[in-house]
Amino acid sequence: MKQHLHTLFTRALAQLQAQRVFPENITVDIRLERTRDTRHGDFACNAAMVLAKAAHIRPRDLAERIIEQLPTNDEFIAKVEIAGPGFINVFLTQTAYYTVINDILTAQQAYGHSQLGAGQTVMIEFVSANPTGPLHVGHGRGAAYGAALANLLIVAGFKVHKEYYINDAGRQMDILATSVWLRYLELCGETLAFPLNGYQGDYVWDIAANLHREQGDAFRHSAPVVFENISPEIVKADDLEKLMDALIERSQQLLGFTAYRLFFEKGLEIILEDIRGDLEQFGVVYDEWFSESRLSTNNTVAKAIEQLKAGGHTYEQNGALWFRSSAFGDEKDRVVVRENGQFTYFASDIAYHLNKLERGFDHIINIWGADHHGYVPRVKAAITALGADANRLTILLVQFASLFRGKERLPMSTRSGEFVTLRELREEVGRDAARFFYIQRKSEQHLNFDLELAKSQTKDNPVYYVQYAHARISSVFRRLREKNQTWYHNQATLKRLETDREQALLFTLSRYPEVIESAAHAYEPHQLIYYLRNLAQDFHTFYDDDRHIILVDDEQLRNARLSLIATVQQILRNGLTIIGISAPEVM
RNA sequence: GCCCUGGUAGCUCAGUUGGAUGAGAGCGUCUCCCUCCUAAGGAGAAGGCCAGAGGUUCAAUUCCUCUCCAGGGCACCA
Repeated sequence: MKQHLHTLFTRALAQLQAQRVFPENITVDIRLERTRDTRHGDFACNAAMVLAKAAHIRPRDLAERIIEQLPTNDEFIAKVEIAGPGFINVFLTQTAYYTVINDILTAQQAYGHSQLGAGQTVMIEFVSANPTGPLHVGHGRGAAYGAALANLLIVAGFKVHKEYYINDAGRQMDILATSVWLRYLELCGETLAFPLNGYQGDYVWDIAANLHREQGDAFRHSAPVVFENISPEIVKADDLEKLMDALIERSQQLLGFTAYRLFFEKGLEIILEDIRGDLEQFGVVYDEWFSESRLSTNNTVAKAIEQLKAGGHTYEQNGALWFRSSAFGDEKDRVVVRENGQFTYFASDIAYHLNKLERGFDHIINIWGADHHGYVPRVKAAITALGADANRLTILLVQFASLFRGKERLPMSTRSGEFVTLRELREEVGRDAARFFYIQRKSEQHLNFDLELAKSQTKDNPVYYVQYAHARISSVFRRLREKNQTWYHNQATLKRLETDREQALLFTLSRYPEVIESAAHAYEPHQLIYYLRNLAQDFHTFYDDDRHIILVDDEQLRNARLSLIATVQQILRNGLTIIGISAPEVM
């Protein structure tokens, strides 16, 4: 509908431009907005006020000229009037609303799809947690948000590629492998001081136990030997990272390449399988799992750094190779090759982004935890230095989620292994509630996730509120069958929908395509959540109004109301599906 | 110190690509509503100097600057 009006206004203004009412070199960007007050009609256009200056005409007079150019016999426009400082208010006809019902019932699950994306490709990378432990509730938010955003973009006409980047090549993975080995040694009967900065979680024991079952004591070394060259002073000096590095080196030395890789791969494999299964059960699936190690295998990192070097964007200092990112807006330069010859994490990140660019996506979206925001300028700098347009990359930051049980805040600390996993969260509150709560808030807002509320089965809980509206409608249709009545849709009957409650529903329904476009454009699935709550509320209000029993004896009225609620149900289902929540028939 | 993100009703949060006499929702509080398709629901009331101060213009909660408050980030870690 909005689209339709937009076309009419564009045409009207083009005609005025042709008549030299205002200069031709002015770009006319028509903005049609929903009015806040129904007395101002359905849509308002402020073009007259915006263009008044350029046209040297008073806003209200210009509005007059614009209206003259609008068709007078459009079946969707009831009237057009000028108001306030020069707003052009458009009032829609009932036919316009009835058409919405027809359209929804015809298009069904495809209703609300838009051409905003025009087939452009988008790669969206999200979660990408290090495979060093199970996903926690913070990752859950990124997962829910990323998946919903991907669905939203698909519906808005983009071709979407969802990707998980597996950080399986860095030092963290070595820490994991070493942690597993140390636990394994303990299972062999060794007594040792497990490093405080190793991975403490129980899952490390599980992996070690798995290996111990398969391999027995084959890789046992005595604890004193393992810690032989590792001076206690290091620990005393509290330099835990140095201790860790020494232990990693020691385990590689004692185990040899093949055996070390066994521990490394086992940990990776088990954890990755856990993550993958966890996400799948959360309803989050990917098109591709992209492994970081693939980059080093293919020398992509080296090539990317070479490319920077060739472009003259690097220099050597203190034995390290630096990327001059400050020349592209970063606050300081960054090391890409360390003194010891190893690439930094940033270096492989540059390579990964180069790889993304080379795959030719029109848009690249990264969803990161807000704590990574400091990386945004350097990654964009790298893209620019590599000769690409940094605007192709959009980095969306998601704030962390704090868990509450009622008033009590639950502690979260990843390193110590003291955290609530996504799996535990799902088991406690269920997938639907988890996804709803995650997406309910704007992503850059801190999220307080109340487990009690998410579990409650009352109207306090917005998940149930929306789902219940859907189930209630199913229930009406079940009742219809029980009474051996049938429903057929006929637009002619819709004029029987004349109460305020019914009109309110028609109005809310008509906004759906606009909400989809707006939410997709702003990358804000929470807009859709708010809309669905709104629609559910309008429905419950309608449903509970005692004058509005749906299955009335009057066949025409009954069919009209059934058409109306069938439409509501379709939109609820479409919206819930985008967010990744089920639409139950019974509750 | 520098850089991000927020600061809207008692609580949790929408809204703002600047708009039209009174700024919205849910929860909580207070009043009501099941002989009726699920009350996992509905109707109504109270509740606000949109953190503060300046500026930009026809118009600012929305844009700019400064201040205050909260959270996060500032590694040859990932």
